[in-house]
Amino acid sequence: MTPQEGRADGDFGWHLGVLLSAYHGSVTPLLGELPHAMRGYQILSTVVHGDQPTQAALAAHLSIDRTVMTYLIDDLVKAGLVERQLNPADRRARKIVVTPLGERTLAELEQRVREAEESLLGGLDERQRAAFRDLLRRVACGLRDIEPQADPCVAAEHVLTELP
Amino acid sequence: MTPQEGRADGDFGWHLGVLLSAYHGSVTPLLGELPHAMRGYQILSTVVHGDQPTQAALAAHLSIDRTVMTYLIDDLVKAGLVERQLNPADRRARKIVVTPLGERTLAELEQRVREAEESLLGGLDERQRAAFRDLLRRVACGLRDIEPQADPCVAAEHVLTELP
DNA sequence: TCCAGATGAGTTGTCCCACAAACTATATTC
DNA sequence: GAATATAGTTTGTGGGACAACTCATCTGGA
Repeated sequence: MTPQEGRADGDFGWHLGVLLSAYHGSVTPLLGELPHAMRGYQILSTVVHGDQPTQAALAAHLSIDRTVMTYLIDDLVKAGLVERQLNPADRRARKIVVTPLGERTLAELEQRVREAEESLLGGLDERQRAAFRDLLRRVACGLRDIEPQADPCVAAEHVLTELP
Repeated sequence: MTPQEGRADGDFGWHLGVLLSAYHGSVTPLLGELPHAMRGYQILSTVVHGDQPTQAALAAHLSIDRTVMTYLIDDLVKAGLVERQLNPADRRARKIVVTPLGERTLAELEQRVREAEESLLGGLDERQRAAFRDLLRRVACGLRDIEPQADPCVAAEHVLTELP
């Protein structure tokens, strides 16, 4: 059993790759004309929900190179989805803010993306899905030294902590 | 609570991105001179453990374009880690097989990668880690229509299925 | 049997993207 | 107020992804 055991979790990287590639493949077509597809979506989503003070912070949050971020934002601006807001307190900085069009667009897209995500996790039952999302969130937050903020979706937590 | 709830799992894509980017960042430096770093590692690992009959099957398994696979394999061959084995039964096909050097190399690297993975999941306790790996495996296997083969590591399964 | 289409693999060419380096403008520190 | 650091942009370049094409071989039917 030792050889199996050694191999049992050896595909972690592959599992991750499969999931990400499926995520990409299933979300991208939903985004239509959105500039830069998934990147654009993540930026838009972070701008709306994330409240990053500067373009650099936004880039760091998404692990996007800051020189790349420039033209990603450029294209979102051209599409009328976000704006660069000058900061009077630090005139180097630009805060990226959403436009009404951007807000409406994101709301629409989030719905579709959410459905696609659910269908990706179709191999799990509802409780398992919640647990997976929760664990993934913890891992990601841990990696970024973010407190995994208390969350309404704590079913998974109970599942995993209240055991003999 | 509805607005929170709607947002609660909305960062799924971001969580995934964070994890993958951390995985990449922490594994890549461990691979040293291995050609094509993570791609090379995944290929080598699949060649050894996966038993794919052809180069095309290997490519499909890893979601790598087959024209790209050609030069990835080329470089692994140059490094003496794998070989293209002609198949007498189908002379178009080439089966990629590992060399002794490749086998030793992979064994060494797998150890390091495994440690890096564990440290990535450092935010979780042992049971949570097992559960996460297990759920991820199910999701990935589900996405590929593979039976998530009965696995020695079933602790997570118990945690998630035997509940009131 | 032989042709048509399918499949495995490799080659070539092109385009896009990531990354480095350099530059401007502003802020901070000593 | 000079030196250094930071926000953002521009430009140039190399590499990788993908499409289109070629070649060899296999397979299934007329």
